[in-house]
Amino acid sequence: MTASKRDELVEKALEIFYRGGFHATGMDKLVAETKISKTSMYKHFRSKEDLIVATLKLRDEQFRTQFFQRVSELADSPEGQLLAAFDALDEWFHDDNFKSCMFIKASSEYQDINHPIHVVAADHKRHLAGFFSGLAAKAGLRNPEDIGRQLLMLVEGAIVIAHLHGIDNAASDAKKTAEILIKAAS
Amino acid sequence: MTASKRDELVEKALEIFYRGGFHATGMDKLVAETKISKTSMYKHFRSKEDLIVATLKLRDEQFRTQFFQRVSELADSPEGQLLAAFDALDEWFHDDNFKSCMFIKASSEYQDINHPIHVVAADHKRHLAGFFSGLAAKAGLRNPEDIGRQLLMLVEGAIVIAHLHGIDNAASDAKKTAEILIKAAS
DNA sequence: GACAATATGTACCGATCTGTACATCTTGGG
DNA sequence: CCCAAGATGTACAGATCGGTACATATTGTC
Repeated sequence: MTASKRDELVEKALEIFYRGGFHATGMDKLVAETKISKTSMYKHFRSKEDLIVATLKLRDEQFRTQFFQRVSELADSPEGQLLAAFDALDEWFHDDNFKSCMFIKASSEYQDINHPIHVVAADHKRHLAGFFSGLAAKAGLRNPEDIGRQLLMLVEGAIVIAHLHGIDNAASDAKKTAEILIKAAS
Repeated sequence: MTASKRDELVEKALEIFYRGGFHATGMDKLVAETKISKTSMYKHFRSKEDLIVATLKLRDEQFRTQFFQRVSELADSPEGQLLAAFDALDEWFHDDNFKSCMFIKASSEYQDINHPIHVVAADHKRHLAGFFSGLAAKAGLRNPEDIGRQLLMLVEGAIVIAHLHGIDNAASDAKKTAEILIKAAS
C-alpha cells in the first residue's frame, strides 16, 4: 500500500470515527464508507485500535495547525491571541459538523490512562496547555504555566457545554472568564 | 420483579457502566456481574438504552444529593459554598473509583442531542448550573445566571483535565479561577 | 401443602464484531 | 505485452451483541 492510500484511509476514518464514535463504528462500516478494503486496512494497521491512534494523531496535527493559524489571523499580540482563541473556538462550535472534541470522546471510551488511545488524547491536551502558557509568557502574565492550564480548562469546559446543550454561548462565556483571568494576571 | 430488585439492578448497572463504558459493556457482562438474570432485566426495561437512562437518572439524583450536602458541610455562606464546590470536586477526583463524569461520557457515546441518554445528561448539567447561579444570587453577585454557567464550565473543564491526566491540580486550578471570577462579580 | 407471583437458566435468533485467508483484479513500469 | 506490486472481494472464523422464548426454580402468602 502506498503512503497516499494509508493517508486516505486515516483521513476518511478520522471523519467517520469523529462523527459516529469509536466503539459504535465497526470495521465493516469503515469499509462501506471509505471504499477501502478490509485487507488494505489490515496491511497498514495491526488492529482497529492502531487505526484509531493514527486518526487521533492526524487530528492533533490538523487541529493545532488550523487552530494556531486561525488565532494568528484573529489577533496580533500575545494577549489578543489568548482571547482570540475563544473566538476561534466559537467558530468551531458553529461548524455544522461540530461534534465535541475527538480527544475528550476518545478518552471517555478508552478510560485506562495507560491505554495508547488515552495517551495520545492526553498528549494533545498537553500541547494545547503549552500553547496557552507560551502565549501567556509572551504576554508577560504572572504564572504563565498556571494561566495556561486554567485557560485550557476553560476551553475544555466550553467544549463539553457546547456539546451537551448544542450551540449556545459557551465560547463567549469562556472568553469572559478568560478576560477576567488575564486581567488578574497582568 | 419487585421495586427493590429493579433498584438493585439499576444501582449495580450504574457502577458497571460508569467503570466500563456503555457500548463497551454488553448485557451478558451485566448479567455476570450483577447476578441478575437477563430475563429479569427485560422484565423492567424494554432495552439496554432504557436501562442506561435509568442509571443516569439515579446517578443525577445521587450525585446532586451528595455534592450539595458535601458543599453545605464545607462552608456556610453562599460565597463560601461556591468555592467549597471545588473542594468537593477535588475530593471526588481523589476517590479511587473516579472515572470522569458519567454524563460527559454518556453524551460522548450518544451524541445526538435528541437522544434520550443525551437529554438526561444535558438536564443534569442544567441542574448543576442552576445550583451555581442560585448560590451566586444568594451571594449577591452580579449576573448570577452568567456566573452559574461560567462556574459550571470550570467544573466541566476540571473534570476533563483530571480524567485525561490523572490526579493533578485540576480542581485547585479551577478554584483559583473561580475565586477571581467571583471577586470580579462582587 | 398449594398456588400465584417472581425470578432464573438455558438455548437460541439474527446481526455485528475484529481479524484472517486466499483467490482475483488493477495498476504502473519496463 | 509481461510482470511485480499493490489493492480488492469474498468467505470465513470465533466471539460477542441485544433481545426473545420457554421450561424450571424460588419465594411468599394463605
